Amino acid sequence: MQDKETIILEATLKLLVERGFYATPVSEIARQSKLSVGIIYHYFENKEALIRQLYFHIKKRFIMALLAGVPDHLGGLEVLKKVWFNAFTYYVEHPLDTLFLEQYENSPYFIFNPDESFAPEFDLFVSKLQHDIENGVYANLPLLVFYDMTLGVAMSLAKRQIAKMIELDSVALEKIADAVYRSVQAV
Amino acid sequence: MQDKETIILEATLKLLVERGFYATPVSEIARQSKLSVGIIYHYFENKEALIRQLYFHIKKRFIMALLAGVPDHLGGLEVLKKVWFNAFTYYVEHPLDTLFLEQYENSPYFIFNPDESFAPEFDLFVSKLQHDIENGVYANLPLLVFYDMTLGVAMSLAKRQIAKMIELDSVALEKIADAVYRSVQAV
Amino acid sequence: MQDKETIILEATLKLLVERGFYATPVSEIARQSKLSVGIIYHYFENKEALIRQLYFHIKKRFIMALLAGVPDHLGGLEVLKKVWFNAFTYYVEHPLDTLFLEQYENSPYFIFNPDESFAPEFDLFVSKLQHDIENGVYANLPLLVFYDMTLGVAMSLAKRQIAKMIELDSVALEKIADAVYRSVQAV
Amino acid sequence: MQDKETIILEATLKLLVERGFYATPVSEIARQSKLSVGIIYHYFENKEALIRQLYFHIKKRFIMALLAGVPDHLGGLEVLKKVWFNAFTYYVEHPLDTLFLEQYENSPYFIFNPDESFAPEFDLFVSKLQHDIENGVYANLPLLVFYDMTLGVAMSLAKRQIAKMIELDSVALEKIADAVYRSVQAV
DNA sequence: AATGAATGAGGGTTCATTCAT
DNA sequence: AATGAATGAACCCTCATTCAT
Repeated sequence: MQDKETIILEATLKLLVERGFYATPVSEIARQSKLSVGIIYHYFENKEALIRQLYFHIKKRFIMALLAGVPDHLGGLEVLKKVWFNAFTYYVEHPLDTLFLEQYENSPYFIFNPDESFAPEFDLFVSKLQHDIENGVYANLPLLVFYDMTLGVAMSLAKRQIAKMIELDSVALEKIADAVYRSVQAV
Repeated sequence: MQDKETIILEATLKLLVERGFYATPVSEIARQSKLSVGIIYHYFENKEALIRQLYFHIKKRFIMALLAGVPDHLGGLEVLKKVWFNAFTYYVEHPLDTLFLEQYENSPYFIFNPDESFAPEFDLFVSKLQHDIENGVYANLPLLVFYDMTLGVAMSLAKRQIAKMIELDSVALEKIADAVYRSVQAV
Repeated sequence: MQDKETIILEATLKLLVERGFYATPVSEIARQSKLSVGIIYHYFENKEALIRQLYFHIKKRFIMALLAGVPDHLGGLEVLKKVWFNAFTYYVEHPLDTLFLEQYENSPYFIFNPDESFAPEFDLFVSKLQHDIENGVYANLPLLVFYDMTLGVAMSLAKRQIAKMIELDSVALEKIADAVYRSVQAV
Repeated sequence: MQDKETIILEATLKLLVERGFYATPVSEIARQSKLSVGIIYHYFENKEALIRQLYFHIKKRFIMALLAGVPDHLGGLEVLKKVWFNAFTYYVEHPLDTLFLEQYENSPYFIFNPDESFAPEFDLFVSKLQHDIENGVYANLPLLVFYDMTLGVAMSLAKRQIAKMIELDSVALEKIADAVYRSVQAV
């Protein structure tokens, strides 16, 4: 059996994605997780803190998944494309995580903190990329712009696929990945 | 004096973006719009309907702005880039609209309806684009993928700029627009 | 066309019987009577006064109907039975009136006022009856008891018939009228 | 200490009879029962359900009281008169119950359900009576007519006595009971 | 005389949070 | 650690009444 904290977080995730913050009472989280209301307040300060912790939990899980199978000597376009596939794959295989991240990061409660670190491995990856950009390996674009033009597109497409609005096979994905990374090549 | 319906919609927009659906009581909308609670219910069925109507109002406003200054004989890459700039400009000049659209379309209440039309002019523009894609003028990608790789990026970047995370001047924008449309060229 | 006051009263009657005081807003009375809210407040002080006036209107209408076709030289069992039939007939032919009277007289707002006169003819009828009782023509019972044992039964039966719980033909009614007046005969 | 459900029901009964459904907010029921609003909604689905349950509670209590002290081998006029006295006595000793029952059963929310059983003992009593009527022991009248001519009168008289409009001693009651049951004798 | 938009107090109901057990 | 009954502030919404037109 999983530990209670995780059970609560997963129950919360499911309900938040289905109904939203507004329509998810703590009592419903208790019912969904088959625990009592009291025990939720034992593990989490309050509803807001619970959701904040859920966000960090999922964001970290996602960030870790990005680097799976990426060789240690990071760098090069092939690595970026591997990460891009990792991202897309994670998103479509974890629809609840994806939808929650989008919901949360677009809510007014969310304040982006650029200094926040979710995993040191990833920070390293990002600084290598930053370095490459500065050295003319890629187009000279702010990192966030680079992100929106590549991984950001993966997220958007994954949301479409989750919603069954599109259905991308590996050939199509390959084509898209090529295209987005072509767009950030140095010119 | 503007008509009351508009006053209410604008007050709602401001509060929703600042605080979110949950933290925006109807009483607060009344205070913000200097009207009574009762009159809000005179013009709108209920809070949910009010927000739904706000969404249509803003979505339409945005869609109309996309085609501003675009010549009638639609088509060609220059037109697409003009629309891209229109989108970005609208977004950064209407941050409330932008943030609200993102919040709303990422909420669980929102259900995407592909058949919904916001402006016939825009439908025409889209079908021309669709036609061009099918005839090999652009890369053979589903329309939604095309969208996410182009206008979707404009929205993402605009959100960053609104949050003052980046600051793109016209040169940078030009470069980015070129890049995203390069990525959807036929190969 | 009827005068507006009457139109309002009839609309109110219908709605009160269907929905009750609680679920009958003045705006609904306006809609039902195809008049404006304002004009209702022109003719009636407020909602409570409107309903009170409705009560007097209907109560009087009913009292008048009781004596219809009763010879002037009142008295005698035949007259009582005639009144009894009049009552029953009025009730079943005016179900809204009947249901409203019951609803109103059983509500906590209603205070019975024994001195109130709805029609002088009826007061005369009652005092003759009172006189007969005191002189041993009928059983020596308080007038209200006499009423409950006779006309009160007519009202109860009429309510049953309105609700289609029973269906009394003239033979059955004759039998019942005989029975109730037999029960108040002097012994 | 009584259980909270009963406390709430009794508080509701008192207020409903004094003020009516309309003028009895749930907050007032909470104050009267010295409990919070929330706990009322813990025990009862909503205000309507609370009142419906109150009705069943009281109706059952009354029905049970009708048969108190009635020998098991039911039947015969003496039994009917015993029940009649039980009814009258219950009514005058429980004025709140009486007034509530009348208010509720005359409200538009109330729908009479002939198949509803409040106590199996009472159903038995009724079917015996029905049987007697069919076998000519009493006048051949529909059961509901029989009821209105006997127990119905008890209720009416009790209401008068509660309102202090009349004051019946045991001699008077005996006379009235005799009279009403005389009226339903076989002829 | 007539309209119906406008007000805002007040009602039903929910739910985050606490705490006795 | 664990429960869930209990609290009451705060929400959405209704509606009697007014009043400018």
